[in-house]
Amino acid sequence: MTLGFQSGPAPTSIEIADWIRERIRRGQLAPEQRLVEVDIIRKTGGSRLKVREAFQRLAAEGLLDIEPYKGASVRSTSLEEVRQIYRARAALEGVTAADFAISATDEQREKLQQIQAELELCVDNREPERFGRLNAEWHQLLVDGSGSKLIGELLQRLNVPIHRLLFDSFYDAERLRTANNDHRRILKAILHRDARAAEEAMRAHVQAGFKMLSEIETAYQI
Amino acid sequence: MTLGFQSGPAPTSIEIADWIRERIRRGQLAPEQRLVEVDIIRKTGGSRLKVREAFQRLAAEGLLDIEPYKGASVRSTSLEEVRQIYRARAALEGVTAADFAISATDEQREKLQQIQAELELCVDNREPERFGRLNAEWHQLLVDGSGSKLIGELLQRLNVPIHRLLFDSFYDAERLRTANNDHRRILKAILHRDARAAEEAMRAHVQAGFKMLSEIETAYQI
DNA sequence: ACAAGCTCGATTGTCAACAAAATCGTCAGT
DNA sequence: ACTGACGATTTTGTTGACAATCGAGCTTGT
Repeated sequence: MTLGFQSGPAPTSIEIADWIRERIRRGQLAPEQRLVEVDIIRKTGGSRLKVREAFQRLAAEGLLDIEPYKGASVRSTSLEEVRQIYRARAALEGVTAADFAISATDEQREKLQQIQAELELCVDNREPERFGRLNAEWHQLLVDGSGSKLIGELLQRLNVPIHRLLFDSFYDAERLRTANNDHRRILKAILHRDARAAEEAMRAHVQAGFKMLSEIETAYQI
Repeated sequence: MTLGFQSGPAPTSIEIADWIRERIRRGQLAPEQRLVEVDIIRKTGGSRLKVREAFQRLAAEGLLDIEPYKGASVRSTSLEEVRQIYRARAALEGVTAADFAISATDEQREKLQQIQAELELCVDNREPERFGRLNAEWHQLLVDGSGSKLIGELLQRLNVPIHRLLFDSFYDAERLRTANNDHRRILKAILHRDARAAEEAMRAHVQAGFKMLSEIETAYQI
């Protein structure tokens, strides 16, 4: 229970940072929650120095706040910030879709169709968790086929604070259906190698995602 | 000479990171160059711990490489990476221009015209340094008026590795003229509140910047 | 009951000494 | 000369102890 690692080699600051980031992504570390050094040390097996280095890295990523003599705490994201994240995502995922349409390999196109088919099943069978996983795979595949590792990393960063919200939204059946319609439209444009249409469709998809999210969020007062 | 700070309060890790980042931006710290802890300590007045924290932050930003028992060194950016930076910039600056066209205040529009006028003078009078500064101001103003602090920060990060290259390119008179033509076209779209046209023009502008850059770069074998 | 002040444990910040590794120069041996 | 091993120096990594600060709970006086 005490360790997320296999009690073997002492974890590096990067591994510790990954461990914390994953917890934040999953919502196991709530916004405003303080991260006590000793706790992290106990749970990861890292030294104090490494934990502090991990805090620095995560603070640089904008995931943590560090206050003098108060330590690190999970930074909360306002609705306005979520909006800005979605604006950036729309731009970056847009060009990703466009680039994929042009430069993806045939295998990647086929794989995309395959995932799409599985997504359809999830919608019919009401499997939100599976849909969430496949959806992440779908977006990741686009990044891989687009040929920009940098944009992939940027998107991954942008996704951390909204991952949980996104996942929750998949429990709404209507949302799943509209998301899937978007996917179909994007896929179609990609298969036609129509970069412009793919980009436009992807942007609309992301924007729609934010609209849906902001409605949920205001309902839940978060 | 020994300190970049006013010998008063001991600098924080963030201040030290800013100091190093600025040096990298200016090219005073070359790619692959090693950063020796003691040097930074001497030059900034920070403690060893703070310097190491600064290294962690910059490594998280992708600006430094840290190798065990070798310390930190400036990460070099390949031409392919520069391409990806420009692709991301095109996407983000594109939406920035579009958002500015819609939501900027009248003062901001006016200020943009003013800077534009000064830029024109620089082109005529062959003042590359001044052009560079004004150009940065111009882009910053767009970010401010677009209402996305997040995208502004992303762009700032993306700009660090290419800042020097960009600056160099302004010593080419022809480049200045074409860049200025782009600016005029973007400005015109913005004043017409035509977000779509502004975005398209901005994208073309950024892409053109990369094309120019890659020509120079291959010429100089960097 | 309540508020101000205080004390003490918990937590973070800092420093200096020490350990580990890499780097550089030196010096034989060919 | 060149090569390779050796050793001294430099540089980085790690640890532990100590200082500074915060915050919760207690005390005390009204």
